[in-house]
Amino acid sequence: MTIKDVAEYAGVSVMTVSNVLRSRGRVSEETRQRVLGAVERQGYRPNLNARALVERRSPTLALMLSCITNPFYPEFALAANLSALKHERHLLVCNTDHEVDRGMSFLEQVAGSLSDGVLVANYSDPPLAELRLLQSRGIPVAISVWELPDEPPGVPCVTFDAKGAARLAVEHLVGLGHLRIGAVIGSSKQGIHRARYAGFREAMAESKVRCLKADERFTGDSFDAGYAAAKNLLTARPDLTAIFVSNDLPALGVLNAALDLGYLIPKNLSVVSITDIQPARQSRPGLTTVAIPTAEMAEKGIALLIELMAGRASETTVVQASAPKLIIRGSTGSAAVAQRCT
Amino acid sequence: MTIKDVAEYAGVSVMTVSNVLRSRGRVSEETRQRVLGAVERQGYRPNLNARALVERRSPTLALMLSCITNPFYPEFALAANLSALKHERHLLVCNTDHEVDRGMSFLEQVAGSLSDGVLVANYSDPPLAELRLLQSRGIPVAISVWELPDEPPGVPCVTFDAKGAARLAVEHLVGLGHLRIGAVIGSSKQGIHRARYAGFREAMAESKVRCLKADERFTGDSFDAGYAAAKNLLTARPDLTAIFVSNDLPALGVLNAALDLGYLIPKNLSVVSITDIQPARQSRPGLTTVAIPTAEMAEKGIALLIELMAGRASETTVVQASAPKLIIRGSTGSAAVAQRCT
DNA sequence: CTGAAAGCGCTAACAC
DNA sequence: GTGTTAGCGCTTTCAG
Repeated sequence: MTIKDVAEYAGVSVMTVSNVLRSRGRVSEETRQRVLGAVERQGYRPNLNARALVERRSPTLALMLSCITNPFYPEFALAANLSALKHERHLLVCNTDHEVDRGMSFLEQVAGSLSDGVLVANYSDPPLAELRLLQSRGIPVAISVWELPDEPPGVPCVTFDAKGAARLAVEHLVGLGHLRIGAVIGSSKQGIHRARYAGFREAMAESKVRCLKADERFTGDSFDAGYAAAKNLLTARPDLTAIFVSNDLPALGVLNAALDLGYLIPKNLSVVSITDIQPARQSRPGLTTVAIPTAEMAEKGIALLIELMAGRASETTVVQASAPKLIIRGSTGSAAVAQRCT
Repeated sequence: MTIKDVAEYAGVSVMTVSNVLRSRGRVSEETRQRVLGAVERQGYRPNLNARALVERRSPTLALMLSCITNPFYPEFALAANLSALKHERHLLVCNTDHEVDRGMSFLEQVAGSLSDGVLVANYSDPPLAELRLLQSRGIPVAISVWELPDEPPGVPCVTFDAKGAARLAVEHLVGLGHLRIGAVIGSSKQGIHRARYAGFREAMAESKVRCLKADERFTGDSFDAGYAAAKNLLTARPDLTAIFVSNDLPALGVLNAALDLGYLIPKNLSVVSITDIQPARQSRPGLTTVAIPTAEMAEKGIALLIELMAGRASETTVVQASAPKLIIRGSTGSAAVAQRCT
């Protein structure tokens, strides 16, 4: 079933069918109806591959992310999908699962071919060299959730103030009177959470609160990693009254570890983190966290890709997302009565 | 940059380049290397749209689901993506967000055109009529996570024993000595969880445990819906010692509602459900649940699509997934000491 | 082992 | 308003 069949069936030329289907050119209402009727009766659907080939424009965009089961990504993907739909694009999703090769081969095959452009939402290290290469070939590429506004990646990106988010979290703890604050960072010191860590250090220094290197743990960006790191940290430093965690997912692990160790939260220990994923409000107690504009960054990432294709954005474009906001739930409280429950 | 450019650069015909790139035909090692060198130096990537057009075969499959932020779906999508990759296919994801129209327009546009086939993982009602229509046009279509092995949908599907899963859950409660068991169902009585509900009723009837209609609540398949339903149920029936929930997500809401009402779990109330999504083991207490073979169903769904395209499966193919398994965590306990904590 | 011709299904550009 | 021609980038077919 091709456009030619429909044209013959309707007694018109293929061009007329094409025009009717895309609302282009001028077609009399009568032939329009005849064509539409033929399309309907034959159950004709245009071949989007053929259309993409001749239009040099694919109806899809690609989204690359590192771990779809991390609740942050579904929330991001939801908004990205919605935004793509607004621009009449479908979304090809590649879950790299932290495997660099998978991301690479996806980019090589899909970018600029099956999909017009690629949005990389890699929390963990994006393959910058490859992205710049694609870009140099004229393929629209953008990064969303870029955490280092001062270090642009050489690829257009959407950033947010990760350092400021961490500062908000720490200031909240300090405001509650906490004096012995530990940190669980969901990456290596130089890893993806380095801006959040920097914000933590800055705010701690300014507040004059004691902050020993021994009170810090660097680990992975997962529930289990946070759980293990917190057990280790709290065992070594039972005098801590609060823990800053760089991300919600490990923070939920921290919460559970503390409860397993017999802490009452927030009575004996406060926990604060960054992101505000859905599970943060479903835990017990609810997780106090600094919300980042996830949906906004997804939408702006897609929009950036569209702008790029229209020539209205360049390699150095940096889109700033809204400021993070503190969301106070049950996991933080006054330091006054903080003490280990034994 | 087209295959023609590369051919000229390498001093061969386009056909030789095509053959080298796809490891087809016979090409001498020397020309092969020359072609590969040219491809490398020019940074050439084949246009997959053009290839798809002439091969009448797209390198993508489509996955349709209803709510990507429901943790079940990312887990499903992860496995589906992996399975698709094994078959050298990329995955186009459509999140219908429970909007029927969005699913429809996705199917109409993408199925059989951008993607060769469609896997529908709609927990909630799949658009069966539309799927059958596509199927009748020769487009491979399959449903995964079909819950009614006895009522095949007229489209090839992957099923699991939902009724048996519910029975396992109830038998677990009965085995613990519970006599007053309530139910929170994450759909309407005739909705998507009807097989689970039927299993609940059957097992209850066999066990001779008291089961009043007043002890049942039908609600939505979300955390909040489960929370609200449980508050309502427990307020009306404070004598219940256990609740069967048809799905983990609302069960987590039930857990929270009970805790908010002052119940100790599992001391005063046991909660059991079905699925075993990741958050089930991260809650406090951990959620006792009947695990269903999510990843297996995703993999088999994709495999079914592939079989369909190869003509090795038909409209009536029903693939049975492994049996559900009870996973005992902290949310269920002996009924002996069950009583309301006031 | 390599190449030339034909055409996948569609649309841009231009005729009528 | 509508039709004709050319060709998107690639692979299939078949000739050398």
